[in-house]
Amino acid sequence: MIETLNDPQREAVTLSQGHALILAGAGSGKTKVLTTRIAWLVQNRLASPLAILAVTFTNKAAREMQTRVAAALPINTRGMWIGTFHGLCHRLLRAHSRDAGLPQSFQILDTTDQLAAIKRLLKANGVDDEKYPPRDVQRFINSSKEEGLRSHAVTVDDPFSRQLRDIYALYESQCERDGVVDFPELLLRALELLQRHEPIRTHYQQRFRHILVDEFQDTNRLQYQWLQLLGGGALSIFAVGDDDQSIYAFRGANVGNMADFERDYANGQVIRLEQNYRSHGHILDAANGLIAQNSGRLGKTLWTDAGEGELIRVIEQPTDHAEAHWIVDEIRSLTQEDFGRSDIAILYRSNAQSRVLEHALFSSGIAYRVYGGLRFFERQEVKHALAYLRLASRADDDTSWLRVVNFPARGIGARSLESLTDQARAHGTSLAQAVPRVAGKAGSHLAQFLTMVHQMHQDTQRLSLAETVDQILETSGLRDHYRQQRDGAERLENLDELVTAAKVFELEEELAGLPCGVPREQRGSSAEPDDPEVIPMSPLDGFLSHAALESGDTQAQAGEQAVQLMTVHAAKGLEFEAVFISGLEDGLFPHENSLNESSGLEEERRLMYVAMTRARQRLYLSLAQSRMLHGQTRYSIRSRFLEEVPEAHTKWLTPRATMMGGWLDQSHAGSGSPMKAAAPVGTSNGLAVGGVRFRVGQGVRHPRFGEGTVLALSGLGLDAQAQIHFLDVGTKTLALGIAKLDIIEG
DNA sequence: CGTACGCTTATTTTT
DNA sequence: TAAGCGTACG
Repeated sequence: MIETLNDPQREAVTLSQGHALILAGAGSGKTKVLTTRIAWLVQNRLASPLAILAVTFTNKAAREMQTRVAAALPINTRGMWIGTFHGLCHRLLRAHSRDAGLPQSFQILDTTDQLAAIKRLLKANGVDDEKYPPRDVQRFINSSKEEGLRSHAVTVDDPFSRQLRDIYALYESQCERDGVVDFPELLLRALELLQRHEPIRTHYQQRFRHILVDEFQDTNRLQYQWLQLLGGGALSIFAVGDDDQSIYAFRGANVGNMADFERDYANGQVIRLEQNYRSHGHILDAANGLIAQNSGRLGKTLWTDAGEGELIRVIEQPTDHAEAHWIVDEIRSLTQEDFGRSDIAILYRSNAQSRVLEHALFSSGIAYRVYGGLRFFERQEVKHALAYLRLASRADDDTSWLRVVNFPARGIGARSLESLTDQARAHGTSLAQAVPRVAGKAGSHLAQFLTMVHQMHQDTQRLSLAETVDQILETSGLRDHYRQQRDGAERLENLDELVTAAKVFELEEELAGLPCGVPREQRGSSAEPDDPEVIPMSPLDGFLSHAALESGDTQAQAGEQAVQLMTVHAAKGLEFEAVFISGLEDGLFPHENSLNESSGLEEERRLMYVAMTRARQRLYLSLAQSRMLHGQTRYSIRSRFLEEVPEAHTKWLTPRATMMGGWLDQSHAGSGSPMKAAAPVGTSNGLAVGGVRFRVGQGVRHPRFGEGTVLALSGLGLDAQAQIHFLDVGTKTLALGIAKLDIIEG
């Protein structure tokens, strides 16, 4: 088991105790180290399976770890807590719902549910949603929670933030009443549970002697606090991460946790895993060269003994369409060269770029698969069904109530709901409880609905989970509704799929030997006498939590011999024989929104680093001089990242346009007639407005913003716009007809 | 109650 | 461009 490890890997795996930070570079065997360590600890009786907690970010990673550990150990591994932050916190909250101040059958709000709840709240309280857009409110609430702040703890210094705080407070009480918990709440509640209940805290602190954290660079402050608290009694906290692959700052990840970890656990060791088992030399050295330009790194240089391999190929095409065609042609020859289609990936910075690529792939008949998009449990019809199921479990769940009270339509319109909401507010009850207070025809319709919900609840008591789901699809009228709809066939299939999912869930739970995901040996008499980890949760609640916490695969496509298309973010953790990184243009990658701050640019650079290190043997970097964006043709200069990749590792397949005076020389022999239709008046790469000709790369002066460089041009005539990066004020988009711009000569 | 039209806006995303 | 949202109308 240990023999196949290199020295630093072995050192990491066999640390018997003490905290440690493992800096694990891309492709350095991170997962192997984590799983081998768990197996090693157990096998050498340094830890009981019960003493191990391993935490990841995604269900996929958790599953993989679970499987690999189980494969490495001859014994039952179920006593270990391996899961996502949210999954594990959820488990804690279910086990101690009373102490956590939650109803036994609390439900989980996903991001969309949460937004709906906020919209409802704003409306009910007459908040101006122009001034307080629901999305901003949501961000405020979530980031407050991620800082560990309850509404009362939020500092306010102006009327605006005071109002936000008040909304936050209202939201808290609404959730309380509905018995629902949003994603950040799972973490915050779990933290508070441990903080406030000494016996519970002590129990878990004494239990978990070994804590392992995956993708530590992605943790936020709250997660770090949670780890610190839970790990209060641990022999070892083993945090694995790579600061160079931190690409989620935009959603609250705090790379600083890595440095903090070094400080807070100063006696801990830092081990660097720098041998890369994935990429060939040129690719690796190029990536190293690029990332070296970032400041404040913890420091790490990957190496390989795989040989230098092939040079990185760089391609420049006149348009996004030409770029896509070139890539597709190249893929065709790659497949003749023994590359499997699924060993090839096309990566891009933003989802909008997939269109052109898909179109080109489709018309040449190459099978492809796009990652991302709607996932199973997020589909409208599935969410409707889940809302009914939630009501069957808890009729007081107002969010679910409002979602389906009139879907399918049953004569309960805005008027009826208004009086219901009024009653509920006046008496401080849930909508379900307020039903008897509504008189008249509206009241009887509502009463009918409530009866149906009660009936559904009865059904849950006598039927199995899958039968319940099936039954509810009928009683709710959802099936009928979609049967009548013209294009409802696919939705009906998804509803059937939901029944199947329930069956699978039941089956898996049964295999695991319990109805709710807790190992049997921890339940009933065989467990320690006062084991608090007995989870009182019905199969239905289990299934609903499962649906919320694991929104399902994007689209499990069978017959997987397909080229893989995805964003760079989605590609993290994956690897391919051949990788195309497309759209290497300034403004796109790095993305324009990140250019204002250096931290933004550095994150983009890490993103580029992640993208490059996905490739095993062959890497292509491609760009287009013009591309359709927001319905307008945009002319861009090539990505600064291309300049940052050491030249020794690249080979330009199309003549390299030289940067003359900052703009592109387009005289190269591209394909056919490049800019024919797309080029604006009078020039191949510039825009003429009022007798002044602007070019990408051109230096300009603005009376107020000062000096800057033209990043991109778009539109014609009155629509003509330029995106300009000003030295002092950052990037701005200006209308060329209006802005008083001077060309800086030379 | 459902549809149609017009307006707005436009990274990255897991739980 | 195109999708998503809100309002207005039938």
